[in-house]
Amino acid sequence: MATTENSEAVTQAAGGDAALQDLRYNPADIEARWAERWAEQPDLYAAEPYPSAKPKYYVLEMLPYPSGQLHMGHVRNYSIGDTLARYMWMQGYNVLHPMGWDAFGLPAENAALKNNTPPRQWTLANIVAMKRQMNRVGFSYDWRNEITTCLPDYYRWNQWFFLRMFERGLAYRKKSKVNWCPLCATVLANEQVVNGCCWRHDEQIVEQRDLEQWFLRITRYAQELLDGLAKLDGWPEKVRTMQRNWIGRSEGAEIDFALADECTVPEDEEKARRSGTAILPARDDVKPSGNKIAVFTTRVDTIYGATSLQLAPEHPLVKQMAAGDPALAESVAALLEQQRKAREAGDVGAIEKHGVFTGYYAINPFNGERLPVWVGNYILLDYGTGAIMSVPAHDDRDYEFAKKYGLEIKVVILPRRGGEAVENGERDSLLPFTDEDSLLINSGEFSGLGCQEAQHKMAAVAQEQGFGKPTVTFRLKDWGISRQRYWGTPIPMLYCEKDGIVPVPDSELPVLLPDNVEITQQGGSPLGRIPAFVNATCPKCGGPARRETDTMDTFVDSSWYFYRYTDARNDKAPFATDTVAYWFPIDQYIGGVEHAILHLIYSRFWTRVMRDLGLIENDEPVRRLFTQGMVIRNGAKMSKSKGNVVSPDEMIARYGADATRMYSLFAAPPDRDLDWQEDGVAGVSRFLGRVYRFAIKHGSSAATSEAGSKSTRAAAPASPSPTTQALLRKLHQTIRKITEDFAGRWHFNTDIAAIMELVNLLTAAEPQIAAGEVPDAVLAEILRTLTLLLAPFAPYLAFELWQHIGQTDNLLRAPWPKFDEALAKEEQIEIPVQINGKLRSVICVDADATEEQIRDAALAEPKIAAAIAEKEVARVILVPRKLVNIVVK
RNA sequence: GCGAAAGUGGCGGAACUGGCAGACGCACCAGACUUAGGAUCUGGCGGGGCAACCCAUGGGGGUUCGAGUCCCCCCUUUCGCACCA
Repeated sequence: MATTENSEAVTQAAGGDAALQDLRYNPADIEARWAERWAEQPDLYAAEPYPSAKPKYYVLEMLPYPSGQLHMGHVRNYSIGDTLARYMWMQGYNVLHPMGWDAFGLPAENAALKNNTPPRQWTLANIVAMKRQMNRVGFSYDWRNEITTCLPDYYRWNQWFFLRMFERGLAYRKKSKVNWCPLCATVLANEQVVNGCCWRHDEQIVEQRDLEQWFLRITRYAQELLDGLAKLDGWPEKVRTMQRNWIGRSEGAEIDFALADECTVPEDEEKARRSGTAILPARDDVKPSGNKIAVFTTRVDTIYGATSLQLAPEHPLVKQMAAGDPALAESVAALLEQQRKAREAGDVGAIEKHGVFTGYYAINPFNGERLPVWVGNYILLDYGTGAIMSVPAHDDRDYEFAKKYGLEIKVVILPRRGGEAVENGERDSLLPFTDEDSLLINSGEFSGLGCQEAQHKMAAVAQEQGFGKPTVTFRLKDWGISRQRYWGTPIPMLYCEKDGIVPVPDSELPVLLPDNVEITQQGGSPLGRIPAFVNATCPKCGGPARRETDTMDTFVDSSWYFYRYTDARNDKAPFATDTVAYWFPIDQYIGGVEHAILHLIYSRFWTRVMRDLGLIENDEPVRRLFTQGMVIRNGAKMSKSKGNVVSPDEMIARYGADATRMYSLFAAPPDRDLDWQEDGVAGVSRFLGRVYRFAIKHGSSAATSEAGSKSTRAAAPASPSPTTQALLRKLHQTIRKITEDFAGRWHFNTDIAAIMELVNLLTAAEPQIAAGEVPDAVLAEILRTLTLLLAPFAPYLAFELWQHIGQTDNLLRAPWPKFDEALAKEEQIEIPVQINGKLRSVICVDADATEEQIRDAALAEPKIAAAIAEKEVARVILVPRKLVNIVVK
C-alpha cells in the first residue's frame, strides 16, 4: 500500500515534466526491475563447486527461525553478511553464502493451537514469506543449498548422528531431575533456564520433575572445549569468557571424611541448643550405610581449619540420616524448600543461610578431628560432590554460616595485609581471609608451606593414603535433548520388552514425524497419542516394540547445519567429507551475542564428535565470529512486546531496500547497538538519490567516451586541472579507506560516510565539470569506481548505474578497485601550529616539505610571529605531517 | 558482589597508533527555485563573547610540549556471571 502511495506522489510531483521525471530517484521502480531480473537467474549467487581454483571464503549469518516476519535485527545481521559476501566476491574469492531455516520448535505448535493450522503448513508458509522478503532486500544467497531443518532430508541426519553417538556411549538415557516449564509443557535444558525462569517465558518459574531423558555427553569434551577457546583469536573476548565461565573448570581435591562411630556428646548438644538449631538426640543407634562423605574443595590447604561438614539437603546420606528421625527430616525438608525457592527465583546468591546439625560426626583424615555434620541450604547437590568442608576462617560463606550458628573458627592461613603478616589481635578484622598468597599455620607437618604448594602436596598425600585425590570439576553438565513435544526430530529409539532399548537401524531412517497430530496443551509427548507411530517392531526379536515419543531439542538442528550447506542435497551421507574439507572452517560467522553460549558451544561439541567419527578434519567450526549489536528504538530493544517494531517491508516500500540496508550499516558500527531513526533512512535515501542524479546526468557522456579504459592512470591526462586532481585524490583515498576497513575494523558506518564525502565533492565540482575542466574519460572512471564502491552496500542502485554507464560485465564478479597511493597522496597539507599546546594557527605546506621548511613556515606565520615576538622559544616540537608545537617561556 | 563494554553537540555517530574535537548523517534555522513538495539546490548550526579570545568529550586528580585517547579515584548506563565450595 505504501508503495502505491509513494509512486502516486512521484507521478503527481513530476507532473508532465519529463526531465524531472528522469532525474527522480525512484527506488521502488529500480529495485522491482532488478529483483525481477535476478529472480530469473537462480544460479546468480552460486558458489563454484569444489574443487575450485579460487581461494574459498565461507561467510555465514545465523539461520533464522521462520516466524513469518523478517525483523530489523535480521536485516541488520544479513546486511553485514551480504555486504561482506559481495565484497569478497569482488576480491576474487569463491564465496559460499547460504541461508536456511531453523524450522522446528515451539512457536509452530503455539500457532497450531491458536490458528488451528498444522505446524508443518504454518512453518512452510512462513518460509515462503520470509524468503520473499529476503529476496526483496536483495540478499545474495545461494539458494541451491537452502536447508529446512523440519524436512526429513535434513532431520534424518540428526537421527543418524544420534545413533552414532549412541553407539559410542555419547548418547545415553537416565532418569533425572529436569527443568520443566509449565507453559511450554516441556523440559528445558539447563541453558534454557534464565534466573530460574523459562527462557521463553521470563515470568514463568521453572519446576523440577523426574523423567527418563536422553543426554549427550558434552562433558566428555569439557576440557577440550575449554582449551579450544584459547586458540579462537578471531572470536570476541566476551564470548570466549562467557563460554569459559559456562564450562566452569575448577581444580581442587576430593577428600573422604569417615563417619565417626560415636555420635553426639552432651557438650555439642548444648552448642546446638545455643545456636538455635533443632535439638537432636544423641545418635548411636542408626549408622548410615557407607561410612564416608566425599567432599570437593579448591582449597585443600585450609583443611586443618575445617570445623564442620555441610551436605546438600538432597544428599543421599542425608536421606538415610533422616530416615528414622522425623525432626531432622522436617528440618531438611525446610532447607530444601528454601533452596528450591531461591533457585526458582534466581537469587540463590542472596539466600539466607540456614542449616541443621544431623547429630553425626565425621573425622578429618588429616588431623583426626571430629567435625559435626550439618545440612546447609546453600549446598548444591549437582556441583562437586554435593558436600563441602566448612572452613569459616578462610571462606566468606562458611564464615557467615559459622558466625550465625556459633561454630568454631580456626585460622590456618597466615593473614597478611599488603604482604605483611599482621598482629594476632588484628587477625579478626581480616577474617575471613581467603587470599592464596600466604603461608599455612596450625597445619601440622604442612605449616610453613605456601598455599599453592600445600594444595598440591596435601592432595598428593591424600591420594597416597587412599582418602582422596586431586580432581577437576566442571560446571558444564551433559546436554539433555529430550523434549515432550511434537514439532521436532523424532529420537530414533525403540523400547522392546525383551531387548530393552534398541536403536532404529540406519536402513529405517528417517523415522518420519507424522503429520496430522493433534496439538493440545496436555503434558506428555503428543506423539505418544498416535498408535501408528508408537507401535513398531523390534529389529532384534521381531516382537512388538514401543517407539520413543520424545523429540530432540532444536539446538541439535543448529549444531551442525552449516556443514550441510556445503552439500545439502546429499542423500547418502550428511555431507561429503572432501567438500567440507574445502569449505571449512567457516571464515566468518555473524549473529547475535545471545547465542554466545548455547548454540556456539553445542556446535563446537558437535564438530568434535564429527571429527572423532572421521567425517571432518577441523576441530573448530568457526574461525572468526562477529556478534552484531541489537536494534534499539526509543531506548529499548525492538520487540513486539515493547511495541516499538519497525517493519522492514514498510521501510523498503517507503525508502527502498538499498536505503534500508545501507542505513542499518550507516547508523552505528556493526558491533554496537543501533538506534533506529526513520529520518536517518530518509537521509540515506536522499544520498542515494544524489548519486543517482549525478550518475544519470554524467553517465551517458561518460559511457560513450569510456572506450574501454580501466585504469585511472590511463584516464588521467598528463597535466590535470586542479579539480581533476582533487577528485582523483579523493577517489583513491576513498578506495583506500574502504579496502583497509574491510580487512580490519569493519566500521561500515565510516565507509559509507567516506562515499558520501566523495559524492559531496563530486556534486560541488559540478560547475567545473560543466566548464569542461574534467575530461570525460576521468569522469567515466570516477563513475565506474564509485559504482563499484557502492556495490556491496547498495546493490540495486549499483546495478542500475553499472548498466547506465555502459558496463556489460557482471558487477557481482567485477574486480574491486585498487587504490593508487600516488594519486591518493595530498600535495599540500595543513599543519596546525600550537603555542604551549594551544592551537594558534594553521599553516599550509607541501606534503613533502622538510622539517626545516615546516618549522620556518610555522615561525614565520604572522599570528605566530606576533605571539612569540616578546617571548623566548624554549622548544619546538615537530611531528612530521601532523603538527608544530612551539613551547615558549 | 565479581567481570566486561560504554559515557563526546538537540539526536545517531567521527576522531584507528596521544597531535586541528564534533567527519558523515539527522533535526533545526535562513535563503533560492517554486502557484506547495514529505522534492531539489545554497548557506548556517557545541556554549559564551562585538571582537581578539575563552570554555567544552560523565566528575575529580595525575603523566606529557600536548589527553576524548594513557594512569589513579569516583559517578552513571548496558550486558554477562553470581552461595560453583
